[in-house]
Amino acid sequence: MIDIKLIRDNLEEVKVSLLKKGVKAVDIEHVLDLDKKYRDLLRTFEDDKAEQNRISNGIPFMRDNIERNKMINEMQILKIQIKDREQKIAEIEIEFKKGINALPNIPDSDVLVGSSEKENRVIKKVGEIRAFNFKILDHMELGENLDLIDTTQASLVSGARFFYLKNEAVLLEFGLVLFVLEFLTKNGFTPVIPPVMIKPEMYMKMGRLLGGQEDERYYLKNDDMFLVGSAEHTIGPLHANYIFSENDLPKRYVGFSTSFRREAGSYGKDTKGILRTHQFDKIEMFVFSKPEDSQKEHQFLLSMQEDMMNQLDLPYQVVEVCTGDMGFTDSKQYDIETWIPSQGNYRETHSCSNTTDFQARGINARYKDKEKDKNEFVHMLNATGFAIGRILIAILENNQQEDGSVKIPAILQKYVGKDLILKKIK
RNA sequence: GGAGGGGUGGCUGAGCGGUUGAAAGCGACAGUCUUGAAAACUGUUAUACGUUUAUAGCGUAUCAAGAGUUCGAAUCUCUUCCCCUCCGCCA
Repeated sequence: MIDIKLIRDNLEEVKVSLLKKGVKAVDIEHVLDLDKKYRDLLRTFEDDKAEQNRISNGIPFMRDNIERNKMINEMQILKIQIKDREQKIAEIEIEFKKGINALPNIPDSDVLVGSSEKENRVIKKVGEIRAFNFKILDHMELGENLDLIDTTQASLVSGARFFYLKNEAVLLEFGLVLFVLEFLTKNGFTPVIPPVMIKPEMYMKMGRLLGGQEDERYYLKNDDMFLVGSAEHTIGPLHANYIFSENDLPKRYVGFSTSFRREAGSYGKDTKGILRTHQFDKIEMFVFSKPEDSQKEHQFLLSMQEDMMNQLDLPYQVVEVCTGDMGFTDSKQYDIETWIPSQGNYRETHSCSNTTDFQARGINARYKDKEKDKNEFVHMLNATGFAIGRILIAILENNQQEDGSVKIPAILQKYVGKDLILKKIK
């Protein structure tokens, strides 16, 4: 949630900033207008309450019964007025919250302005794209030949966009997980496995049910719960209603969870294989930091991602995401795109976001600022460790050999072995 | 799923429908004493919102959350959530 004070004090700046994310000025003015109405009403309501408290407190000391009854009668009238005003306030508050919740986070001033992903900027290319001197296979052909991936049976069991991982693919997944856990714990991250279901109220506070994101969520009607779309969604609330002490920050987590996505609106897109699925496992980095450190932490998370990519020896590019393509909760976002040989293209495998205080305000995650002697909102950042499915694709395709086998990155060999050998050809 | 018992400040734990944001203890912080530390003693010790130059003052709210009864609710009623115990089921 955006800080309403920011809109009150810097309306024009906020308008300019949010316009970059496609928000209309009237929607911001509407929120400000509701805020004004709310505060005006609140003042009269609180004055009434003060009056009520004052007189009520005097009643027990009033010995004269006639006077006493008179006071009570007056209070009965005031009571009705208070109730009436309270109801009006509640109505406006609901409308106000609806309005302010619909506003995305303010993009950092140095973020590239654009309206779609076309305007994102590649800021870095790393690793050499291999020139294959044989006809390459895509990850599904490899996955089937090596008996690693089965989507046919999965579609019978669960429908489109589901898959079975088998044999070395499973070792690869857990090898990746262990590799990341080992690497990141050495770098000060605390491992965590969060719940994969979340209550609507908390999901809302994390800013993940708004701006169209709700269409992407699985909802369990009988239990009024959502399935998470990322470990991020439940790692954040690990510190909901929490006050960090200053020297606990930055607090870094590495989490593992299954992620569930409806992929609504992507019918017909990436239908082959496991690039875009309803269920996949993912390792996620998450940081709570002091506001003044969040940009540094953002760069740090990106450096962790790159470091791990380099250890896997996969070619990738770092993309600065423009305002029009950024996440709802993000003030700044990078993506890492990994080279997918069968597509002759880089595809998004990672994201790395600084949500500043946007989510922290929602879940009420603060820290005690010693100097100011005040509780301030922390900044929260999230970044992909590895999305297993997509990185599996990259490993298989980039490391394929002419004989149909696949070389395993050195760092993962202790978990998987050196090569994946051809098992069958369809 | 069935039957019970509970949710009060950082923690433990009092609390009669009436100036109770809330006793007491612990912890934490500051000070006195001490070469230093401990002990002892003294003091401070929630948060949010509104108003405001103000982390002053004032007002409002907060005893799990929401509604209700009442002139007045931590205290009475209802609903929800959470925790605990026993039974059942279960990885």
